[in-house]
Amino acid sequence: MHRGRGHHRGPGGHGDPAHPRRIRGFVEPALLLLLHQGDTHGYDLASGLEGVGLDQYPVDPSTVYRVLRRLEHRGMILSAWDTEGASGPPRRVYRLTEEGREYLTAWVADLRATDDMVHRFLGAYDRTFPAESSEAGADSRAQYSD
Amino acid sequence: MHRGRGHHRGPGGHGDPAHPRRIRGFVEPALLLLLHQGDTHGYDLASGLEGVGLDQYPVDPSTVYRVLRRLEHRGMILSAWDTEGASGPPRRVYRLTEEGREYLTAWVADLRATDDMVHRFLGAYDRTFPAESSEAGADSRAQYSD
DNA sequence: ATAATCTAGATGCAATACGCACTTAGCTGT
DNA sequence: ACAGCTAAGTGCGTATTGCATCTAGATTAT
Repeated sequence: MHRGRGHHRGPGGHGDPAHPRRIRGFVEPALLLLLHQGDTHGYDLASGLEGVGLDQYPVDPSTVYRVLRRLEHRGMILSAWDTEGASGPPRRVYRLTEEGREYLTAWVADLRATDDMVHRFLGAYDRTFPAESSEAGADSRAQYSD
Repeated sequence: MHRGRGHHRGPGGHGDPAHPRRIRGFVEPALLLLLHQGDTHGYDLASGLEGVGLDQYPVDPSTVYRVLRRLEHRGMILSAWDTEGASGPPRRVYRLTEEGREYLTAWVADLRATDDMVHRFLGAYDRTFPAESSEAGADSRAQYSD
């Protein structure tokens, strides 16, 4: 079990994103918030996600539909088919339940904690950035194969 | 199959959380930041996570080790076994590479965007909260089975 | 000395979260 | 008839994470 390896790929500039640097798990509260603002259907929610902060956070429609399903299954929202007032295929219109409203409240509390977390992170980064040169402190015995 | 998640309900509160209301994907940047502050081994990083904002965000050690592996595989960090200065089993000591430092920088930029996102979310929630009683407005055609 | 405990790293498995590709189906305009 | 838009959904693969469990060296207690 030796660490060898050391073959990093990529044409140097690590143009290879390899995965989105994005925090996940935000779709559910965002949908709850949109439904808190008023009843709508999934397609509209998928577009409306950009309005609650997910501007540079493109969410696939399939994700939206699936999260809505799950929320309904848990009793957080209710749905009904709207065939009358539409110009197009029938829409499934969603509405928050009382439980869903409470759940959103809990989400909001947890997101305030998340907000603190991100703030502390950024604060810690800003504080350690100036000390760029010599932070070898912990261990000078280990030999890296660079 | 049964995960022993705490499915209790608060007094008066009904509604089975069923999953953690937590934003995911934060472990990787947190570890990068800790390594930006100085070289260490995984066990120490696992504890140190609480210092960069993950106080109420308990991260399982296995997650830490796996994220470190992945980061090394991508060339963001390097590891070496430290058998000398330790009091205990050998430690795998990690160090940020230059690529890892750039990657952290990108993460920080994206987390500032995430910060904005969460702020807009909370702002939108606070703005819509006063209208708590009857916002059935959007669609009165649909009939929910309540 | 032997056993319990702490430190350190790791794997197997399951659940969740999500995107991409694709399908179905109704409506509209040419 | 056919293309294009709206709306909802499914199949499948990948990523992230937690829980349980394993290995093994070092320290402490019996």
